[in-house]
Amino acid sequence: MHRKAPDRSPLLRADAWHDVTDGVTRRLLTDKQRAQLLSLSTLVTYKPKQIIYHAHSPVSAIFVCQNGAGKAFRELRSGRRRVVAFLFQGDLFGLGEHGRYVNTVQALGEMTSYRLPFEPLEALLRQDAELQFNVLAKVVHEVRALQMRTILMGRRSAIGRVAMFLQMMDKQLQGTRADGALSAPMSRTDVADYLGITLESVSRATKRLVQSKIIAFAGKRTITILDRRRLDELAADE
Amino acid sequence: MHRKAPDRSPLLRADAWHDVTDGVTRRLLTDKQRAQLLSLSTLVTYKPKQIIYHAHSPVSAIFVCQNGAGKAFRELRSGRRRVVAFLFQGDLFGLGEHGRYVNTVQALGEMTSYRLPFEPLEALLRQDAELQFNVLAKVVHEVRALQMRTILMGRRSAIGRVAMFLQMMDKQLQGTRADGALSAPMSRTDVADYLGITLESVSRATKRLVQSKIIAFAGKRTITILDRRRLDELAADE
DNA sequence: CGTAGTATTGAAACGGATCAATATCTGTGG
DNA sequence: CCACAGATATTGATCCGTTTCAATACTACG
Repeated sequence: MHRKAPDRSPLLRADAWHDVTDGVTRRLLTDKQRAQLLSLSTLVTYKPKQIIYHAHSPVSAIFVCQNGAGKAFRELRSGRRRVVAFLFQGDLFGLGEHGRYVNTVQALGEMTSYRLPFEPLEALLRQDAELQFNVLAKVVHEVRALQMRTILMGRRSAIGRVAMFLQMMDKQLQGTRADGALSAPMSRTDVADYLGITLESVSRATKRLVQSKIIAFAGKRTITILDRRRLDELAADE
Repeated sequence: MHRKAPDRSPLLRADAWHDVTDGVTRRLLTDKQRAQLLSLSTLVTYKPKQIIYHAHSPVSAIFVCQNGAGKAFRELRSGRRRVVAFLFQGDLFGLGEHGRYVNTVQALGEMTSYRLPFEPLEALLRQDAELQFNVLAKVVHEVRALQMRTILMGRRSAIGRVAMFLQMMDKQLQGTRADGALSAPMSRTDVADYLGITLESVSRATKRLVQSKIIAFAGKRTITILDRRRLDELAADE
């Protein structure tokens, strides 16, 4: 399951890192920096539905998704689940609080991730400001994405939420298929838990989108966006 | 309005910075680091309702709230407002995207903030990994707070959202008054825009809380929590 | 091929949004 | 210091969409 990471890889490559706090142009890591990171990391493969770590377990490493997709979620006391994030290529996960992970992370399909043990990573960041700046930029980007999500979670309409989800998927998975169709790695239930609405509402909302000829399905998880204009309108912040 | 920051200050003091990515104990800045930051910063005072910066204007500086409170919000196309965050002592604000601020920030009452011009701050962070690590920790904490908020925004019940807001205020403003009462700096409308529910729903929810003797009001903005146990139950993630 | 998990569809009820009227607060000028 | 006006907040009635409950259909994996 573990093996040493090969040298050419998207780990911390520029395309995985968005442009920075502000006005700063995007930047690449130096070869040396990338090599340092790679020397710390192992590439780990997870089987579908495999748990990568559990909430409340001690933090041992930080991960960067290399391939496939995963979900980070919490179990609420009511038994409900909230999906905090879907994880795609380049996404960082494994942050914790008081030395414990806060979410449980599970692979959706087959998934490979770089695993960066926490202690040596921290040591490296503490001595290489330039490298750390890349991480900072990444986390700042995460903050913005979460602000956006918070705004969109404030809205009531199920169809708006689903539209927003489809946009996100489209952005994330563009080019997965030649014909413009995208295949979602997660179940309807996962989508519902992510959007904070019920499974039934997701079902009804997607049905309406299909009836309006805004999207089309080929199988349960393969979606084609037919009318991007109207999808954008629905997803727009009310 | 502008004046040079005095030397003793909570700017980036440890108590304003939460414990770090993981397992790392909280740490202080060295005197030298603090001095460096102070040499970059100016302490600025804003009058109630004064706009600190507008969304879409070019990013010039990053701010740390020193005293008072503010709100960061966006105007949606519909004319609605979404309050993205309330800003209290120690909170960092002024992150942007593509060189532009994404939110508008406005002082609620009288407010003072450290203003750190972006360019020199970036240069300093890029050369001092230890200092930057404190910033990273801060931003990571922000990510967690936003994840929490996202979860709570997913819930439907107005009373639950208001309870959660009261908890937040309590945590933020404890010790504002000797008698345990807390005085909120923001209006009902701001609260509604923050929670993503209507003003009317906030009004009705607070009324129910008062009727259940969970909280009490002395004036419109001074709140006493009478029954913390039941408040916690209501605020608990459903 | 069957079974357990996953998804669709329908009917009813609940709760927040909306619209509308009234009340209260805040800050300003007389 | 008071009175007034505009902004802010409360309260009520109705509407609409999502949740909930329940039954049925689908699908994936052994």
